Amino acid sequence: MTPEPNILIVDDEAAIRDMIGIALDTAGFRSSTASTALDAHVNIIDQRPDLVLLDWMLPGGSGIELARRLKRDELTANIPIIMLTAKTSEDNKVQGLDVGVDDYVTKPFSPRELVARIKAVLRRSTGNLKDKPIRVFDLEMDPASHRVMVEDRAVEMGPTEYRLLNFFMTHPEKVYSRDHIQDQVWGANVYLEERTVDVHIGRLRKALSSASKTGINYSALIQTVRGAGYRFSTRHD
Amino acid sequence: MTPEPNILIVDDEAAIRDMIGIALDTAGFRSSTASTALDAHVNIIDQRPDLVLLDWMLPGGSGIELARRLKRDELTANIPIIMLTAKTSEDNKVQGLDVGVDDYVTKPFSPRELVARIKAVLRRSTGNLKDKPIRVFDLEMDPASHRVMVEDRAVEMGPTEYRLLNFFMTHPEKVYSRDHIQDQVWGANVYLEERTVDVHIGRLRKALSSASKTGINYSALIQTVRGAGYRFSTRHD
DNA sequence: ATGCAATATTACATTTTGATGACAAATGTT
DNA sequence: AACATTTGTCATCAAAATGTAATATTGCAT
Repeated sequence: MTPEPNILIVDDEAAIRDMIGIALDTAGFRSSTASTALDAHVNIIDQRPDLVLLDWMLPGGSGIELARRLKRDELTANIPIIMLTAKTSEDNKVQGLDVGVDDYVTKPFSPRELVARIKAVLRRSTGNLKDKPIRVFDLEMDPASHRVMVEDRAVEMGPTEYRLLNFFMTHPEKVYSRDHIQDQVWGANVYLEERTVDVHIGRLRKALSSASKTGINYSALIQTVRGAGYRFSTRHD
Repeated sequence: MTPEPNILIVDDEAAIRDMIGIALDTAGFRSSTASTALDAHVNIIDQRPDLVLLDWMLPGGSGIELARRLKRDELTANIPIIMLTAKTSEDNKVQGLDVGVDDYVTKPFSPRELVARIKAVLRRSTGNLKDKPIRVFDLEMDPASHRVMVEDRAVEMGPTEYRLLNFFMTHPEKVYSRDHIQDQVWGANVYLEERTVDVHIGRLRKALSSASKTGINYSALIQTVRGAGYRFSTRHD
């Protein structure tokens, strides 16, 4: 749900942490770091990252321990873990490290490979959340098929209008300022003219109002609240 | 799917890996190898072999661990596993059956026996699910004969387009991002240009649209969802 | 009604995105 | 080996989407 997934990098070498951090940054992820298993554990409990990159060669072999602990604990068990392993020393210690991590990347690795694997794992783990269709009268939004239907006929709209409507339908009956809408629909770190929201509201309304055959105007669901923002509501103003 | 099934051999002894590899080769299988549970797991995630030959006695007892995990994870649960066990101990079999392993072969074994068992397991596992034809209007996909028919005439397409169509027809009415499609059709962690998916979509559409005599354009079933991916759907956009 | 501020609408330049043909490398076939 | 097929990438074109500024309209207090 969060625009940018947050990834925790756990490695005792600062150089590697930095390198990975940069790679993730350019790939559009947020990241935080930890250099010890203890730090990592605290961070995971506090921040609940979307994924953990875990060096298994942490001093004291605690990387593997941490992985095991995380997977055992109900609270953290479904946070995906990707292990960073050194290819060289796999003989003796590697055994029994089969603790339920989601993927492995062997050092040295290319940033591209790392990012690709992170995306794959995230896709696997978050893709399972089944989005249920939301329906208001004869206006239906189905996230699975990525479709908006009015009276069972598809409604054409651009991606931004889709996200906008999705936000409204999942947050009905409340006013939101233009700022807030920007945060939710465009992402927190994007700056736009305030009026841009108006334009997209307009586009969404147009799409909705030209969709009904029965004369119901679904664009009326998106209400302007003068001086405050907009509201999606089934009740009249 | 693939003409020759791909089989992963997991054993820590190189001699055994080679021996089995040769046996499978002459029997017409493709094979790859791994010497540790870790390697094996990576390989399975990436390559999705059609079957795994797994040595029970991997150092550290991680063979059985790996099997358990593979069967627990939804993504890998239906990849058949044949365990290679050194002893004819009843304990092992009982424990392994628990895990959901598909068959056992006890060392020493003859190549002929091994191949026979592999074929049996493959027959069982592929015969169950995949063989039922899927039909949408006059577009029919028959996995058994590995053929696509439109109005009872065969449609020509490359293997990739076949897999692509197969994925779509088994996952209708949902959007999939290009990344997701790559995972499903090419295998996870294969790095391709995003646009490559577009090209194959194009090829598939072309194959489908030039197939109908009755004027129905089956390529319309594959819908572009701007900013999101593609969707196979019988409903209009 | 009037003026003003807030919102709606329009038009447009720019950027993104997707479709498609061409091509070369890889692969399979004869 | 010669040939055909399949594959992935790229360049190019067309279409769609986007953000902004200019202009029009609306709602509201007076």
